[in-house]
Formats: sequence, structure tokens, C-alpha cells
Amino acid sequence: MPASTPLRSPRRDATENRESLLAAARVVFNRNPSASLEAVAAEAGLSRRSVYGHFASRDDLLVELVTMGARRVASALESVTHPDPLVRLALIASRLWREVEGVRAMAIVAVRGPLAHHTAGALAAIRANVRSAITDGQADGSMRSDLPVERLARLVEDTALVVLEDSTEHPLSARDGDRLVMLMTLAVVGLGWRDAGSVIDGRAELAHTWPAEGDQP
Amino acid sequence: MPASTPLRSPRRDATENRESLLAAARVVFNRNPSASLEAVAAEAGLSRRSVYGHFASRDDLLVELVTMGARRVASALESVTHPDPLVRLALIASRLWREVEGVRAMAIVAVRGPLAHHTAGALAAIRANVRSAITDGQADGSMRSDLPVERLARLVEDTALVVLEDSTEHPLSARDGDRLVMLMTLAVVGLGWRDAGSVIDGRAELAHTWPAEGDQP
DNA sequence: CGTAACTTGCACAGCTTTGTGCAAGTTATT
DNA sequence: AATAACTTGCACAAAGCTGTGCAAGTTACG
Repeated sequence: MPASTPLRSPRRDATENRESLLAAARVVFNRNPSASLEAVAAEAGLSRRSVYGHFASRDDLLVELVTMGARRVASALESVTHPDPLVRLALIASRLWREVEGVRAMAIVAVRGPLAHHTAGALAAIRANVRSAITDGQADGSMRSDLPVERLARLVEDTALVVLEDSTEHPLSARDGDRLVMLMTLAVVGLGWRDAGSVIDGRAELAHTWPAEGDQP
Repeated sequence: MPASTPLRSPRRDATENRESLLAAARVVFNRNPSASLEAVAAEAGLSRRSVYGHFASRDDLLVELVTMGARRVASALESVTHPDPLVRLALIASRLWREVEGVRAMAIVAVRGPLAHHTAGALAAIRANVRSAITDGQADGSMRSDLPVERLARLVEDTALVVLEDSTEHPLSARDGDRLVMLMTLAVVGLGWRDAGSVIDGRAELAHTWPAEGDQP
């Protein structure tokens, strides 16, 4: 562990190892959120003992991992904006999918588990964005008005997680997953499936552009 | 523990204690699915040691608890039938809500956790019923046809669990929960919110009849 | 090169939990 | 009242984990 006041600057390989540990933790905890530090260290090619050279405790590692992830997602979504609240919501869903795909299990832990508190700050902006989209949508009549905003916002969020979870066990191409998460989000806020489909198909912003390598057709 | 070949019949209080343990486990595990046997025994007013007089292992207790629950739910839902697939699906959702409300966390463990295997048998009938409703609904055009039956069925199931989860943290009157789980189910299969509302409001079968004691308005 | 920074292995304490064995009690049942 | 059935407390083994101390190595860096 780095001395309290390092006389020399920290070594390069040390910080690399720190990164390795975080990366390993991401992989391992994504497979099994309650895996041991032994497993994480092994994945990183280091010894369990040396984990404590970088993180004071298991919790420390977990918290850092999770807050980093939350910040990453938040920064990827902060730019999302669109006059039409339906499109805005769909955009949020879609971007979220792309960010979180591959870290699904971790994401769920980060949002649901005991560490939710640590991510709440970073995710607050996204949640606010969702709420405002819903408020606008209810105001202009494009979204259901039979449920209060707060509950609807939670249901939207949970539904996105459901799609993530389901696609973990029953894989989906990136393109289909992208579309599905949008469809389900729009369904929750009250759109019939044909309407939801045309909202997506109508806008170039919502077309699945990015990756070409799909898992399954 | 009862002898391998009891010379006398088992005592009444013993079987009562067995029930107490199951009931306690229901409560405790519902609060925290990974609680210890100590906690369960305490809730039942017994000693940890005596748990092993009734169940060979922690897993034994858990499995028995969960399969009992699954059977209970299954038997409550087996009679559900209706010519209109939308109504059939809504009925399933509604009955399920009434059965599972109050055991939400356990239910989620039972369906998702490592014990899912033990409940699969009992729940197969329900799942088949859901699938057939969806198939019928897709055939007559009342449900979305842009997703395969299997995936849609899973999404329906997961969505019901989401409503259960959300209502655990943000309580709902029995009446509202009942309605919400139906609304969300119908939303997933493709109905717009007004259509879903009229499906529910139109039929007396779907009116919330049962309990008068709601939690919150 | 020299030294501080880092890794490692081992040992150890500590915690929590499961599952058993056993002796001593209590209680339902015959 | 006799006795089998049951509960209990205690002690114990075993396992799995976290976190620390320390001595002996490597390795980057100035």
C-alpha cells in the first residue's frame, strides 16, 4: 500500500494493477455479485493480498467500481435532449442500453443493492430527465395520465432493467435489444405497440446506428 | 428428530412447530432471503438446534417453503379461463397479485433464485396459460405481433414481478395494486393505456371485489 | 545502482454460518 | 405414570469469508 506520504511518486505498474483489479471486479462481480476477493484477484492475475494494497476493503472496491460506472452512464446520457418527450424517453432508454449492455448484472446491483445510495447522486440527473420527459408527455397528452409521475418513472426504470435482465439469459442482438428497450419503455408510458413502433421508426435519431456485430438475428 | 421408524405416532405440538417454522421462514426470508436459521428459529420462538429436528438442512426448509408457495399459487390460478385472451391475461395477473401480495420478496426468489428449478413444475401450468393467452391474442390481433411468444411471455412475467417489487417499497392499496398489475401486463402485450383501461373497466370479472381494507388511497 | 514502491505468500485472528453429537430437560400421549 | 417424542443448550468441527502483520522477494524509477 502507498505510504501515507509517498517520498517517491507512485509507480506506473501499480496504477495499472489498480485498473486491472477494477476491470476484473467488473467482470467477476457481473458474473456473481457476491464473489470473493480471491476470485477478483485471480481474474486480475494478482494475489488476494495485494488487493488490500489498493483498496482498504471489499466495500471500497465495490463502491469505487459502482460510482465509476454510474458516472460513466450519467455522462453518456447527459446530452440527451429532444423536443418530443416520447422521443426523449426513447433516446434515454436506447443510450442506456448501449452503455449498460455487458455490465447488466452489475448495473442491477448498483441500482438496487445496498450500494444504490452511492450511485444515486450520479444517476439523479438521468432520473430527473426521465421525470421531466414524463411530465411533459402527460401534459401534451402523449403519455398516460392515470398514474402519478413518480410511480411511472420508477416503472420505466424497472422495465428497462427487466429488459436488461431478460436479455442476459436470452441474448438479443444489439440492434434488437436497443429496439426492445425502447418499445417496452414506450409501452409503459402508455403507447400501444403500433404507436410505439412508429415513434421509433419515424425518427432517424432512434435508428440503431452504432455497432455492426450482432449476437443473434 | 422423528426416529426413522416411530414407535409412537408423531406428537401434535411437533407438527405445529414445523408449521411455525415454515411460517417464520416465510416472514423472515421475505424480509431478507439470505437470513440465517438463527433468525428463522427466533421468529418461530424456537431454538436453532430444533430446526434440524424438522428439516435436514437449510436448503430443505427453503425448498419446502417455496414449492408449497408455488403449489398454492398454481392452484389458485388453475381455474382461470376466459374466451377473450386479453381478459384471460388480466385475470391471471390479478389473481397472481392477490396470491403473492405479502410474500413478494419470497416470490421473486422462488421464481428467479437458485430454487427456481423446484418451482418450475408447479408454475408450468400458469406459464402455459400465459403463453396460450398470448398466442390467441396474437392470432386475433388484440396483442402485439412484433415479438415472439416466448419473449413476450417472459416480459409479461417479469413485469408482474416489477410491480410486486415496486409496491414493496412504495405501497399501494390492494385495489390499486390489482389494477396496476393488470394495466402493466396489458401494456406489455401491446395495448395503449386507454385501451387497457377499458378492457379492465368493461368487465365485471376484473373489478376488484375482494378486500375492503386498503393500505393507502 | 540504490532505494523506495510494490507484490507475494504465509500465518493468523476474527467473524458468520451450517450441521452434528450428546446429555438433560419438558411434554404429549398411551 | 410410564415412556417415547420432542426441545434445548452447549460444545464442536468445518467451511468460507475478510482484514492484518510481516518477511522476503521483484521491479520501476530517479
